[in-house]
Amino acid sequence: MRHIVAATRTPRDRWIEEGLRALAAGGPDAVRIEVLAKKLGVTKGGFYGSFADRDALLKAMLDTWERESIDEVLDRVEREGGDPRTKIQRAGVLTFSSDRLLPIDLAIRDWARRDEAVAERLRRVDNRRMALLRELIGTFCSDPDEVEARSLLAFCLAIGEHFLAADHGDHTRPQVLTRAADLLLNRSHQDDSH
Amino acid sequence: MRHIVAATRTPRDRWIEEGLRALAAGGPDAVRIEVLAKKLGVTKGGFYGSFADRDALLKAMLDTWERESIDEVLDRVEREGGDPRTKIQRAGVLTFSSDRLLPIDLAIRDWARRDEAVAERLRRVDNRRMALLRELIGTFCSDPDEVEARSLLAFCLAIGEHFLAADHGDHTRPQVLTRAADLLLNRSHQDDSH
DNA sequence: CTCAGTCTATACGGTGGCGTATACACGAAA
DNA sequence: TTTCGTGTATACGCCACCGTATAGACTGAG
Repeated sequence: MRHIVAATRTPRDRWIEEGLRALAAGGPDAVRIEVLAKKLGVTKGGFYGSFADRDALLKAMLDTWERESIDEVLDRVEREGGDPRTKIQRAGVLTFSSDRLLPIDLAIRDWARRDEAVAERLRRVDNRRMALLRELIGTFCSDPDEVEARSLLAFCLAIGEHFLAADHGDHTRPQVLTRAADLLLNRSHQDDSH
Repeated sequence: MRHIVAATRTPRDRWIEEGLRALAAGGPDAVRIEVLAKKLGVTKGGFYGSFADRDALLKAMLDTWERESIDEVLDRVEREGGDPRTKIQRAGVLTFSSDRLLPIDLAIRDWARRDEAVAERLRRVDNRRMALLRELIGTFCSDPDEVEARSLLAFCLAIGEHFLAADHGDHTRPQVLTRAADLLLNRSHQDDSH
């Protein structure tokens, strides 16, 4: 009984990928099967071969995101090594500067406020990220309560920054962010104006 | 020509109020006229007497939110006076602990990422909040760059906290938040464990 | 009471999306 | 070449929602 044939023109992964793109751009409500199909240059006919229904796609999307945004980021941070402060910076860059992962991450955060199952996944992801922050910040800060506070601050800065619309007068956002990071990481600072 | 009669059973405000409730609970996509009507115990018949279309309702909702979340909060903070650190705390409480305003605020932040007009309104609101933070933090921190950084951190903490799912081991979230606020506000701290 | 003005209920057509059913296209195995 | 499994296109019924049209109900003025 060997009849495995007919190369799938549009395998699961393509649907998931396009679904994540839609999620990033318009939130979970924007993940419409027929819209994805059109973007893939296909009708929805084949979709129901790979997925039971729309909900199964959403679950698969979350699986993919969870894996990509944790395992891969943590692996790379560990593999590339370096100074603790450098590692924090790199984890932040890997997670929140990637044009791919960042918007997905933000969309999922909002989604989690309304869907307990999504919140559960987000908790897993955030806990691992916080663990990394704790470990790294612990290398230069001894009070565990303060480590926890600084970790939360760092995480909130990385996330909240993207939900904030305020301007900063003379400064640019990156300038202010750098200065804020310096505060959190206990980096010294000399006034560089005059 | 005086014929103003027939007391509106469901005036604009009721629609706006219910619309904001829906926005808070499910994002802008959840603001469905027929759903609001059902919640108001009415059919959508009268809606189009008060609003041209769904978009007009969304605009009106944003108007209401902008007014409530800025003018009223800032007024109260100014009116009730007190120590700068107390004022910051109170502004935070008024804005982000109100079961009414907080979820609306968060929903609008996510919405703003996808809609430039909403982003513009949010910018107005956030700029005024940042101005308050700057002013208050400036009373105990002289370096303007650092004031800006601390203000951003405080704001990101207040917002980001609600988008974060992480646990804190032995601590509760409020405990960690308090400690983080102490760091930002330069409050001294003595280790109260053992 | 009558009338006009306003709000509301109901019915309608249109659109977009879901999930199913069915028929076609294609490629490896026999 | 035939056959069978797989993936795809198309068509369908269904539902939710939008915005419009229309007719009834209520209310204060005359």
